[in-house]
Amino acid sequence: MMFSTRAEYGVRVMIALARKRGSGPVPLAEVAEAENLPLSYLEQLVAKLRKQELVHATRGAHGGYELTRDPSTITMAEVVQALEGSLIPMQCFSEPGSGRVLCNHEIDGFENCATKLLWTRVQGGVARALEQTTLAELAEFAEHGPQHAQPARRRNRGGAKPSGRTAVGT
Amino acid sequence: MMFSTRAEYGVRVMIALARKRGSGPVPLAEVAEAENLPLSYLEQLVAKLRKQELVHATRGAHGGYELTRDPSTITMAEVVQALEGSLIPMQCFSEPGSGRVLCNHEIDGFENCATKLLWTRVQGGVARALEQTTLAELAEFAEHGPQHAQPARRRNRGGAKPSGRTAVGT
DNA sequence: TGTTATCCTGACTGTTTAAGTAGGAATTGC
DNA sequence: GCAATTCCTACTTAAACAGTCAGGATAACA
Repeated sequence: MMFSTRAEYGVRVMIALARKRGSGPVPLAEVAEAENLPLSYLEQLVAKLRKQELVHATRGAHGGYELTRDPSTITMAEVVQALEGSLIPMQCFSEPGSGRVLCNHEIDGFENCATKLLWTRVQGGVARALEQTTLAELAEFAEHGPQHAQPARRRNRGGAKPSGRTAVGT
Repeated sequence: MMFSTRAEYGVRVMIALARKRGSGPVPLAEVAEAENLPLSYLEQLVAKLRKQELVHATRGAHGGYELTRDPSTITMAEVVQALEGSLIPMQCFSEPGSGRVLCNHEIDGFENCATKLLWTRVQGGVARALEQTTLAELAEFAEHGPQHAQPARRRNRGGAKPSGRTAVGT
């Protein structure tokens, strides 16, 4: 598996906040009950979102969380990165000095690290998918289904995919 | 992190076998020493590759492993899937009956599961990157560097990326 | 036939991460 | 003051990861 439940749960919280936007702070307990997720765990996740200034907290009674920005300006890349940490497909991307071998090709410099080419492409694919998906789009999808949701911006001109349906197959 | 060392090490073994193609079976100990990886661990990984019929084993003295097919016909999607298992970005993609919550939206059917839309796109991005990268390409890259390596097939016509360099940035 | 090189398998282990739980302190509205 | 809420830290349990180890099966070769 590639992402943990942190990403799953955290994204759900963000979607819930996006859908309740404009009605003041939303208590986390409300989201937890609606989504059937453990409150204490969500608290830890929301802390990460707050540190990245994706949500704003109001303490005390009638407090709760609100989005800091418009959902259409929040990409899933920001959200998932806040929740999961850096979005690297392999450890050697971030920790060149770690004890494990992984990227010994870089040390001796004798040959080109072919696996790094591979992981770079994978990372690019993930990053593209996350950046092109906005919170607004997911919130819209959750409310009205596939018919209204549209990706942020598609770069593929040309006649690809004439179907108006957004793909959600297995 | 998204992939374990299984994928890293296993891909390296495959690249090593691709580069030694045509010279008979390559003993795993040779690969282990060249790449500075633990032999016993590699043995477990190669077993996965063998079960997917990506490599063929010859037992006994002068035995070893060989690729079963031409490297240009082997995509990284096959290799990584053999090593890591299914390439799903989130557990609920495969285990709907697991105890964890994850995809409760599917159960009640009341609203559309927006996160599934997100993970489907992510999975698509990963799958595309892995499918478009062949073993031959990585082996070529490892030997001669970026100048000769070319992706299997690029679908983007138009003037994107005029640089002849294959991107391997951090 | 015995030895050696290699594949093959399963069990075992130490470390890290995931997925929460638990308890309480701080803040605010009434 | 009291209830509702965020906030913070430590703790726990289970699983996965990254190996290690011991031994068995098979084949080449002298």
